[in-house]
Amino acid sequence: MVSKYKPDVVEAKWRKIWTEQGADQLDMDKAERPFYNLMMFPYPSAEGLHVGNVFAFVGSDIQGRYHRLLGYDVFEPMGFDAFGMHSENFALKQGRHPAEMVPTNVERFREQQLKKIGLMVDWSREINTTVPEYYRWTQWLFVTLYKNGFAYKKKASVNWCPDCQTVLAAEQVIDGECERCSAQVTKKDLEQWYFKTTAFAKELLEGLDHINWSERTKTAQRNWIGRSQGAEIVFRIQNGPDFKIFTTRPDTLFGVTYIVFSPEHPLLDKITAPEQKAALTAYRDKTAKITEIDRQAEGREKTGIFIGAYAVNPINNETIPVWAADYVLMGYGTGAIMAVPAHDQRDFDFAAKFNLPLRQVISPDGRLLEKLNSAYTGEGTLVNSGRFDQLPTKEIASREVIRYLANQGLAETKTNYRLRDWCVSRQRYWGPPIPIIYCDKCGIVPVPEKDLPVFLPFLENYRPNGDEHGLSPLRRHEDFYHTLCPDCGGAATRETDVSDNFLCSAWYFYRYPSTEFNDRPFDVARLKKWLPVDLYVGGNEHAVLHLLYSRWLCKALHWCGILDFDEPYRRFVAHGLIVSEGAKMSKSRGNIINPDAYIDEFGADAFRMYLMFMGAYLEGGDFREGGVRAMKSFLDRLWLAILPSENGFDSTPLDDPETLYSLNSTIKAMTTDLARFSYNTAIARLMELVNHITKNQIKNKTVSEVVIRLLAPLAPHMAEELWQRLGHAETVFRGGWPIWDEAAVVRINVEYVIQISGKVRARMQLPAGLTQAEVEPLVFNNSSLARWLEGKTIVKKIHVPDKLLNLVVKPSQL
RNA sequence: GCGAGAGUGGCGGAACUGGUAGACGCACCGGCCUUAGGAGCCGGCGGCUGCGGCCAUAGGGGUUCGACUCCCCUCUCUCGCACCA
Repeated sequence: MVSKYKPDVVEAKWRKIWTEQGADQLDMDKAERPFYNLMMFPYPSAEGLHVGNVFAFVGSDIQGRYHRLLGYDVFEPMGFDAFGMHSENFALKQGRHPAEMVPTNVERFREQQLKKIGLMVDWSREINTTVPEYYRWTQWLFVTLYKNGFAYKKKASVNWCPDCQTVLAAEQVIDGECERCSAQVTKKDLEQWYFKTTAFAKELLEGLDHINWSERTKTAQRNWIGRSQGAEIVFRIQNGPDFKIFTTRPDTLFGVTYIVFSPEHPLLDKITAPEQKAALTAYRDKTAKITEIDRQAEGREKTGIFIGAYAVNPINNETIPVWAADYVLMGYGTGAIMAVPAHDQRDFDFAAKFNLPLRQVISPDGRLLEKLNSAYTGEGTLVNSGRFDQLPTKEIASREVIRYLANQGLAETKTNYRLRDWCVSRQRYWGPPIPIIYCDKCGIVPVPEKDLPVFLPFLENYRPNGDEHGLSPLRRHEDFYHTLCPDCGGAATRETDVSDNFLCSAWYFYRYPSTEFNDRPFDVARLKKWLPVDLYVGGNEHAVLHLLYSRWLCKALHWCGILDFDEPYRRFVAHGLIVSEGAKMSKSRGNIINPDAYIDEFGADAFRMYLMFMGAYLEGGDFREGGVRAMKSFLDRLWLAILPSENGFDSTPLDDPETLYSLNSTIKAMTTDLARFSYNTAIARLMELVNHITKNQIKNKTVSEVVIRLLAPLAPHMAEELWQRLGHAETVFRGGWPIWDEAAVVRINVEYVIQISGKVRARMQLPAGLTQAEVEPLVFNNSSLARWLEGKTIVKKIHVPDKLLNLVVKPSQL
């Protein structure tokens, strides 16, 4: 009797062999066909590996293994993104210290979970962002960016999470809430470190046109970068200074009936009439207190105050009132707008509320409307616009208006981006200290490279300060805080903020190929050989976080001459999201899937394959309780079908055309499917082949060896075991991906569909490869068609070779 | 509101450049085997039917010999952005 498939035994055996033989390690310098297969490294939460992580990793690992079968030297590294608020917040909740908790979690992730899912990870190159050997280089990057002018410190209105007690970058505020803890984010005026992400706004946007990325990820980045084309126009305060506004509609300049400044705009201090100063201060206080959520929820209801000043419109010298209102944002454009209520809905709403006049200057038909019920934002020609009347909007009229004013130095075309600079300071403990020293004499002094890393000191109490001035826990550590100036040797103090965790993850993939070098962040030769990353698989939730930051960093380092490429990932594939029984997984629903239990019961291979089978990988899937069991029983059947019987394999040559067809068409189809990440259909095809083999009781060594190699990327442990049992001494991953015989993919007999005027009326088994002239007589001899054709005139015949013949009958006879 | 994607049996989902709609699997229903089975094997499985067929891919139009696929309109859902001038 042939033995049964025992996943626990088989998987443990191969885990051991792979480890002992270093099967997944490779010589980084000797690799001939390097393929860098990257997956997003996890943060080692105490809850353990989530089924979503497994889904992501397995989908990536299949590509790695498939490429290895294709003959590539695949580098598939793994690490731990263990600095940051996700780890620190969890430690706080557990009442533990992150320095103690993180190593424990990492150990468990690696040994108990990651190693059990059959990833071909080279563990000799593991990364942990919290160890000094790593964060030393994170700090080096900070210093390098600073020295090249990409890091600066400024006081500005920042996003503040009152629960995490730290500032956040714009990207980390999701619908007005903190990305980590979902608390409502407020604004604070604080001095913070920023990276100049906006310096590469144009490159970040245009680079998207040249990289092979999931379209939805590119779209998300395009939206976030938010390019808009317009002009800056100079207005003047009556008896006061000039100021600029940004507009995308210069063609509506004659329709301006008032001006709005953002409440935070510094010019307001100079131009506000004395009697309105108190009102302005009150309004500023009110708007500063408002949370982002309230500000958005308030959406419809506009607020603002008249500041008692007037401005002059440069196009017609009209005098118009100046207001301050929080629907104008300081961080975009110039922080001031020209309001055209007739043609902008926001201005229309504001004007309606405060009884400000409208003037229509665009008309779809050249006539003026009696009354506008809402802003007209469509196309038309200019009216009420003096010498510009009758010009068509928007391009032509805008161009003419800009040209006219530009001659007087009062306008210029301008492209604005929505993207903001990246605020990287965090008033927290668990991160790499920002390597900056403040000296009274020398000012801001970056820590010299030889003094790196700036060690994160152990703080027994690492809780955030709860300090409204945004002071960090490290400020409480006097020995850390007080230091000497590296330049003059005088007394100085350290920066006590740590940097955003997203800086750690913005460069980790450069480090993997160079982990053995401790005198440099990455080795130039290794970079040259292995980067940019060939394939990156990950979740789309990082579209405007990690994926944007790491693209920016790559461009900055390229600019500095450190990297000779300016896009980090050749290809990025965004996988889908897993739901459970049709609902989003969440703690409150109690429907979180724990991968461990399934792996223990059915084996990692069955679990891997079920995850890949339950839906389209790029769209996500629905985890159903019974699915893993069904996959296990498929593997049981495959095991029996593939192994020889007691009598061994058949010695007769394989010549059954149906079997040859089935075998070769499966290889061909699976090859296409894997390349397209269409794992569910690849598995379906493998099932069809195995069904065919079982049904026809085929015991053929060639067939078995093909099936095993097709199975290998999906179920690596089982494939290794079967391969060995068939007498191979070497790993199946050196067996090569099977190649199909195109001649065998052609069927000998095909089923023809016979249509009468497009309706299926008969099906016929016919030899493949017939011409229309050969098919027709056979079809007309088919008696079952007679009743459909009797007395009818055929006006047209359409023949699709090997597929169908459509006889079109005169329409009047139908 | 802007941008992207999607809507197919009881369910998850197939269908490449227009050419057999429902592959593969789950659930369910029969049958075999069994003391028993949450095991295994065989078969059935979109709806209606006068058993000739007819109707079915969110809804409505259109192009075509032929449409899940292409075009137009409407509806619904998911995701991203959103008082960004």
